[in-house]
Amino acid sequence: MAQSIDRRAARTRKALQGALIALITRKGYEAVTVQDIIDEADVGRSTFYAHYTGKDDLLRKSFEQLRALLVDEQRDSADQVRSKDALLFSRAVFEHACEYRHAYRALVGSRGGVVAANELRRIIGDAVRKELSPRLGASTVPPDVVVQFVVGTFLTVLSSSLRRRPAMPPAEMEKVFRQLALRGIGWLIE
Amino acid sequence: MAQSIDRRAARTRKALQGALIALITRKGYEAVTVQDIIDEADVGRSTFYAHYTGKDDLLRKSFEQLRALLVDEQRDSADQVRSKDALLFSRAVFEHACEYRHAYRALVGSRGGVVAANELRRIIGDAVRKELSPRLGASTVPPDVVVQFVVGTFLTVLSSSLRRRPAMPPAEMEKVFRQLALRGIGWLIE
DNA sequence: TGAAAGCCGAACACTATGTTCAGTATCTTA
DNA sequence: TAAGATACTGAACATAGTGTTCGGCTTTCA
Repeated sequence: MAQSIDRRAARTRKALQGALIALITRKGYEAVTVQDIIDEADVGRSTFYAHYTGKDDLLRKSFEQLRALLVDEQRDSADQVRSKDALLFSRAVFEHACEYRHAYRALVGSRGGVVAANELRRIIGDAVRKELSPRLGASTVPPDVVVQFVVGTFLTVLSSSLRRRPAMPPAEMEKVFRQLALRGIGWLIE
Repeated sequence: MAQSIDRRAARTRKALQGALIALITRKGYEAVTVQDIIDEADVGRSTFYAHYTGKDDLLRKSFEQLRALLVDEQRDSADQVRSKDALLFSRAVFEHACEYRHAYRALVGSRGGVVAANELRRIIGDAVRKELSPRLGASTVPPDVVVQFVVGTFLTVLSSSLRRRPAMPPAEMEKVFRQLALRGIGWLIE
């Protein structure tokens, strides 16, 4: 079974990632220090730096899980490429976000959120590009701008939704997202 | 003429804001320290803190200029509320951005860019809300999400455009922005 | 079971932040 | 134009976080 990682190392990493998420939901990414993390995870300082180069690195690597999820999702639904159901990658992420609701809310929008947001941008950007690039006819709008637009819309809907009370279910998020991304707001202005 | 500010204070602030912009374009917001700023501006450390609470504060206050611009712009064009020309506030900002092109590019997208981006978000959000709120009929999409969507789209177009070579003229930016915001991407997918 | 890999934790050097204060320069206005 | 108010200087200090190093201990793997 492929070179499995040392059990201790795995434990440590899981502890650190868990600690980070816990701390983020508790006080926001910005306010979290490396010291907090290793205290919470009960791990030595030098150990931390043996695994990650810093706070940001830890955060970025904690997104691996999500990326894997997305790749799967996209592979599974690769065959049903109907014209009507574009952008269906979004569902998986919305669900992931609702599961880690508190952490996401603390991340998206806050200052350190940029690191997270950028990571999400990359991950989602890849998904969008893969799905969209073969379907974009010639247009005045450059393709990369289109991709960025879709990603931006996605993140907007995500963070707006997470802020709302009562919580918006993933299905609703997806609907709003697709309406905005596909049709803009022209149709709902009088 | 209203209580004009002390000439020395004005000088100092201008120097600090100028220094910040210069440094941002030179090495990016993140890398700039307070020490850098006061060296560049040739101002005492304590003086800096007498005016601003820190780097972020200085950045935020440096956007005052832009806000004033936008408010003017919007007042001027308040009468021509035709249905066809929505979102025309954008032009002024795109032009401002092209003027401070280098600074904007260093800001939007970089990590510290969040502070700037958030500030831009607030400023533009106000403008959008003012223009849009009376024109939004009942809809499944919550109004504040709509506003955030428009703002997000704006920022996406802005940063994508600034990254492009050769430079995209403000008029072009505006066109792309309005197409995406008003009509989404449904129409350009086959 | 023994070598390899991982972990501990204290100590250290470094960088940046934000405050304080006594002395000096500049402005305002009467 | 002089006096009082206001602003600036610059060095010293306290605080806080970062990232590295290293000798000694523990766990894992084969």
